[in-house]
Amino acid sequence: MARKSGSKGEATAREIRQAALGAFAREGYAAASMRQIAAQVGLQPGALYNHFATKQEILNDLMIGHLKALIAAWEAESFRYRGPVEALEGFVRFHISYHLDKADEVFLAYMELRSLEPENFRTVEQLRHYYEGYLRKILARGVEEGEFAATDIPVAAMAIIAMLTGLNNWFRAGGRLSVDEITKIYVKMVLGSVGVPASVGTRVPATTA
Amino acid sequence: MARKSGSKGEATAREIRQAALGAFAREGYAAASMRQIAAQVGLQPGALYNHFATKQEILNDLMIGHLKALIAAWEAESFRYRGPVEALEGFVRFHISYHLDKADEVFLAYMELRSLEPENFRTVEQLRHYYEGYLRKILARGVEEGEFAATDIPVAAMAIIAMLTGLNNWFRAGGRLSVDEITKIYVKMVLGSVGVPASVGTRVPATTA
Amino acid sequence: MARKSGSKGEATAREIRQAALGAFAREGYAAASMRQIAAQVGLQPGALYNHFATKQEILNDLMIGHLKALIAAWEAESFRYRGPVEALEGFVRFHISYHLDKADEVFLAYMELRSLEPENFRTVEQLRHYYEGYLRKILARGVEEGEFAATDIPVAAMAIIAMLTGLNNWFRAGGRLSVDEITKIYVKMVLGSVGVPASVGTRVPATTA
Amino acid sequence: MARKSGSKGEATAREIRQAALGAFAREGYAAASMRQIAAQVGLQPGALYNHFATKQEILNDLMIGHLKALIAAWEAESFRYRGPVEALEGFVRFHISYHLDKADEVFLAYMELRSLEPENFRTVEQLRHYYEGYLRKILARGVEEGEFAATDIPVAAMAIIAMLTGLNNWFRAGGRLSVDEITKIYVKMVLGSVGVPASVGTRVPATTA
DNA sequence: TATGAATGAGGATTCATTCAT
DNA sequence: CATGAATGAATCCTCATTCAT
Repeated sequence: MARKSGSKGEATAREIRQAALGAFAREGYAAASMRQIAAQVGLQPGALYNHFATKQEILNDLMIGHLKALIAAWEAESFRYRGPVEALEGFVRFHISYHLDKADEVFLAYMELRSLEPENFRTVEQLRHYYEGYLRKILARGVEEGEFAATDIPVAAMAIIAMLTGLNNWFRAGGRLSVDEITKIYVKMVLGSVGVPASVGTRVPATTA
Repeated sequence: MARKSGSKGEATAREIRQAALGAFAREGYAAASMRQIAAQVGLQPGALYNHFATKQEILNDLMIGHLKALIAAWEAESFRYRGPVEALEGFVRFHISYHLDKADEVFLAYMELRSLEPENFRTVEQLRHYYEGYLRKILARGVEEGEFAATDIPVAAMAIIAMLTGLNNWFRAGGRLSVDEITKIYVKMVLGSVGVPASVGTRVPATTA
Repeated sequence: MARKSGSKGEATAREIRQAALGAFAREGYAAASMRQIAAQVGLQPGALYNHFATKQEILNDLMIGHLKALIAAWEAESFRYRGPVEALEGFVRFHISYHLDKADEVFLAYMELRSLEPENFRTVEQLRHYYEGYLRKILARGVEEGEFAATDIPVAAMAIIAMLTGLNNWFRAGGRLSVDEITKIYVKMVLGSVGVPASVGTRVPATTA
Repeated sequence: MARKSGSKGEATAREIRQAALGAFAREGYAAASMRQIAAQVGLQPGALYNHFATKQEILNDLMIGHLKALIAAWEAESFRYRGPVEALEGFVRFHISYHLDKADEVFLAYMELRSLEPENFRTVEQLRHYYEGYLRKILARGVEEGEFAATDIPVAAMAIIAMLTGLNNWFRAGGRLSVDEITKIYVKMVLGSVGVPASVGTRVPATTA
């Protein structure tokens, strides 16, 4: 017990993760340098290696951390929704809110997949698939219960995810429309895309994420 | 015109563009090297500079070329569609077909926006906005004519574009579904998202792109 | 003596010396790292500095320790031999046996002379010269007493030492010949090299080193 | 023919080899840096890589070059010697002369074997073995023809080579004895070591190497 | 147009060593 | 005594670009 456990080290690791997240999101994994990350944290480059073995490990850490947090957040919230329509609306609201909140993480998770070494890539893909599985389950139940138009579930799920996540590419806070207004539009579009008439849209409690 | 068009120079420039497209798409602009591009073409690195002033110029060339070709392709085809529903379906079919065809160009155009120098970035953004304008026009006319549900046009356009382009991220030829089958699903979902009941979907002539 | 001899500290220092010996011999002084040595001992790098002030000090320690032990070993044995021929044969047997036994130390002592700082280098050279002096004395007596052919003593000594020590470079236990067989050959060659006919070779008691 | 073949490049490569030889011999392969070599040649470090792909390649080049030159030199000279005694004396004179002449190369070839990557190591070992084969042949013939005492040829060859090469470790020009005087002593010792009485030593023409 | 060679800057990583705890 | 974290310098090597030929 030569040192209070995790006293300084974990705090520094967190700062490094934060700095790396910003640098990777802004400039890309390849273009961002360890020197730059170190400078931002106020360290010499070599000191980073007391916390992460390689640059790749930082990236992997960020990606996996993000996806696990995303999954956990949805799992903490999903139980609230009952019927498929309500659940789908809830998912849309959750996804938009969470993704706008964690814009850098989301950007990274989509843009730097190719920078992951193969093994890390596979893990990340599995986590992403796992998250998308929740949407597939909602869609499947909706089709089963006759609330959604019959369709190909995996394709519909990918289409919806892409539509929602795309919001991150153009939304800027303080723009013409608020997040709430935009969310309403997306809810209506997503429901419409699976055949739910506009009139059916319910009001679900706002997400907490 | 110091040199006959079709001379050796232009052929080499084309080969360079092709090699760069592959390298940038595969590894990213920052991670791909001029040496690597040169090697692929069978040249020494220095020789690239007889055709492009900088690495950035190649990227810019590829992006602008892609967007101009995309716009031209839609302009060549768009006159065929009459009503808003038909036009929207036509747009969906065109966008999917063209984007799956030019997967590398599309990937680049989305992933490497941040690698563009500011001025080039603005130009590319303008071209992209111009292309998206065609979709906005279709949506506006559909709302006006009462065929589409009232909605916020710019938001709806972005949502639809994101949904369609997202297909590039997961579609793999030879998978469970053919392009045609997937396209049908996307058409239905897009129409649904703007409030067109499934029964209204028309059959439009297949795109040529 | 702030701490009982045989305490934890001296045991650790011994382990460090052992690990460093292996690492320096295997990879060379410059290429071996303090981190690597620490890891082998099961310590953090910083802990090495509780036992040795610098990397150089470890090297110096190993070299001087080796040479002092070598000299002590010969001194403990040399009194057994009477005439020059017997003494020379004894020296050959001792040198070969001791050097094969301490292969890593010997290798280090020859290969890393250049890695020693000047003052340490001088000390090591003096010890080595001191050891070689025993051979010179044997040769001188042999020439004096007419048993060896007249020759230049220092040159002959260096030539013999090189011949014997060279064995370390190629001998592998379990090879075609045993140490004993090889030693016999070397004895005959060394005696021959100073003009002692093969028939004169005596049998001396086996060395204990 | 954009450039006179080999005009500048080969000259620079030669300078790099020369600088690397000095640096590796003086400080060791691991301790010598590419920066240092570049500085000595008057280049930026990166320019070295136009001539050698890696630091290892320089080392390999030097080692193989040295051994091939050594072999070629002996092959150019060996035909001059007739009987085994004359040939052995010729070999001794050649080996000493050549090795003192190329002290850095020799030092490198013995000291940095461990720095060679496995494949390069094997090649170097084969060349060295090939050179030593000439000595083995001389010894074998001598034993066959009854000029040398019966002995184990490979062991005797290694012992002689070590004795001769060891001279490089202590000989300093301008010392107490000239190369010629020392060579005479070594000739006598080597012949004696294989049982040739001192009286038989012949005078062979001085080596040219 | 292309080559071969060079520059100058910067890449990730490793190192011996220090020191508060 | 040992740890964990840091420093500052250095490591090999790669890069976009330039330019004489």
